[in-house]
Amino acid sequence: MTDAQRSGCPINLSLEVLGDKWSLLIIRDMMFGNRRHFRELLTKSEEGISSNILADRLKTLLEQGIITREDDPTHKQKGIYSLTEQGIELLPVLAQMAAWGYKYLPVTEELGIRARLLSEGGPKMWAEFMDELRESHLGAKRRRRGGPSVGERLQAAYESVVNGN
Amino acid sequence: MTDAQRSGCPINLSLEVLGDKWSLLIIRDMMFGNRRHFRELLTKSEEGISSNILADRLKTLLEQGIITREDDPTHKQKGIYSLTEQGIELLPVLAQMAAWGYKYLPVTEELGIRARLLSEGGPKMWAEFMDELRESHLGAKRRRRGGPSVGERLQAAYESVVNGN
DNA sequence: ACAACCAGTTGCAAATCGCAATCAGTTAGG
DNA sequence: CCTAACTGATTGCGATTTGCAACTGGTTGT
Repeated sequence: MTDAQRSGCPINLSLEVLGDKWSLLIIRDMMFGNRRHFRELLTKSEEGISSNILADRLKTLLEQGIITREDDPTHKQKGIYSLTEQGIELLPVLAQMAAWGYKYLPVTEELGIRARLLSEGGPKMWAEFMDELRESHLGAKRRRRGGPSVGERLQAAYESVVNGN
Repeated sequence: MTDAQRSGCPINLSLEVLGDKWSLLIIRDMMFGNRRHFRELLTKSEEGISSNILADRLKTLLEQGIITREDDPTHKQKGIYSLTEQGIELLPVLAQMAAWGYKYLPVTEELGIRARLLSEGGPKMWAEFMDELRESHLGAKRRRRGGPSVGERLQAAYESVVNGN
């Protein structure tokens, strides 16, 4: 990992960290799929990342302070990966990217439903979801709201499509 | 350009098109730097893209419908690259990415000022800027507003920082 | 004891990247 | 005209990154 530093432009610096085909997918799976272990990220993703790439990206994301790793008390070899606040704040980036992809690219119905809901929900829903992530990844206390969480609503919508309404 | 199609997820599909270190920088320069010719994109960027990569990315962006190319009437070899509506709608993605980079990465003051203004301006300012881009890239008529345009304001702020207030 | 599971690592071929040199056509100046 | 500078690229080549498969060393459940 050599720090290139091509320029001090915020977009360029972001791309130097996240500008590849896998890093944001890992973040996506941690956010929306609740994948927290190496094996979950490796096998339960749509795209099929290979283990060496996954190991390399997790290392980079750790170094960049986007995720953290702690030992799983139930298994000496397992690690639990969590998003940091910095990582959680990538949600708006992913949400905008998902909205753009949903609008212009050949998205399948099952995998597009989350993007549609998140786009329709707008920044207010994003903020609510980020609060939920702060609870599950940072252990932060969250002001409870009535009804199902954003995460639950997204998951329910996905399953609804898969099971044919 | 093989169409991989790893999955129909909107985030994945977006990354298959834009997930590299240069594509979004080219879009950035077309949006904020008003670069419209090959040579401008090649030489007037902070990061120094090489000509073969630039040619390849422009080709891909053309194929994807994110930009268009037309002949420059003043020079038989020159082409004018323009953003399509699809390309213009990448602005929110870039804006969120810039805001994140501005907050968490070692951004220089000169190159960060645009990100700060755009972040503070929020979606309303983005929409206004996108309307300006529709005018300059698509030839669309725009409802004129009083005062300087968003593009002018961003440029003025940048120069103000460079010249030491 | 043994099979399944865990987080990675290694080896290697293929693809991509980055740099410099080069190309052929176009334009401006003398 | 003639030439020099400029146009959008293309080519060659070494270095890096990727993708795949096999493998490692350790842990857990039966």
